[in-house]
Amino acid sequence: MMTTHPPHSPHPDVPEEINGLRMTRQRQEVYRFLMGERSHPTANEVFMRIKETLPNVSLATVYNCLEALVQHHIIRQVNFDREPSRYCPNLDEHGHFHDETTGTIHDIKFKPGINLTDILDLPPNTVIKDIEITLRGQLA
Amino acid sequence: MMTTHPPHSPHPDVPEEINGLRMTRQRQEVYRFLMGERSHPTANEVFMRIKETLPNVSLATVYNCLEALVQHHIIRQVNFDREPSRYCPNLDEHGHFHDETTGTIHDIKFKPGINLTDILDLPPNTVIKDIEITLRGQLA
DNA sequence: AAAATAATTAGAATAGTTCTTGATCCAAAC
DNA sequence: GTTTGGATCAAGAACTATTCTAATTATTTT
Repeated sequence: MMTTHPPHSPHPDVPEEINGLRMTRQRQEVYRFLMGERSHPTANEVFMRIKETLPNVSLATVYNCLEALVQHHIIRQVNFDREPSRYCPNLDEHGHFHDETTGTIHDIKFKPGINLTDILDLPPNTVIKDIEITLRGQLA
Repeated sequence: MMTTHPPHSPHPDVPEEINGLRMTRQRQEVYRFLMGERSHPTANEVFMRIKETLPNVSLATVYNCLEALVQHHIIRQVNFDREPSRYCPNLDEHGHFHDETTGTIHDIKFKPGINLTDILDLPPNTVIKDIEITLRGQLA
């Protein structure tokens, strides 16, 4: 049986707060859409999609939501060269492969037991806040 | 003793052609400046610097030169998130560390014997054209 | 030297993103 | 329940790095 929930929160499967970020209606829609996507959509793609259920949403709000979600470590922002930013719901440490023939992006896991900082020649006492690995090529 | 050289080529230490790219006066200045820099300058920083010796140079030309040098594998273009592109004369495979406190960028070598593709869980027969590793943090 | 090609310049155009402003919503205090 | 204050939102303007366009200049080829 379904429990009721406040009108601003039409998605019982999305909590009202994540990592200290209040999940407003718009943030919920952005979050919910991203969680079901493995295609690393751009802000504009998110915008066009959630407009279907939230016709009055603005692109600026989508940018605001994405930024809030990124800053609260709920999603990740991914950049390829100077292309539009893309957004990724996978929080595990991983890289991204950009397939030039199809234009698609695939998550790349590290082989088991690999610690990235083990292979980099870093000065001691370095505080690493973020690592980004991107590959470009073709999936034959 | 110094040998003479044509007026378009005031730098005997820069060849007239690199990797099949004709080194015009503007390209030479861009190239020469970059080779002496470890700071990964932006296009605008290159522009401001070579304007001192080539007062009529335009920013568009600097972009053209940088693009030509990149496409002929003479320099590398490096991107951090959506910040302005930076340019790097180091062609060895390496990563980049972006120090948040100073804003400076440092080349990061891999530990000896490390082959990056060995540690990534890639599908077989993948053609990799480019790998980019960027770290963000603080050099304590 | 003439013709063809490539490079350069200046400024306009583009595109993704951010900013501004005013309205609206929400939570907590009263 | 109202009020108050801060957060969020919408619409569109503004910003900025980069690319494009058109006209000029430089270089190479014929």
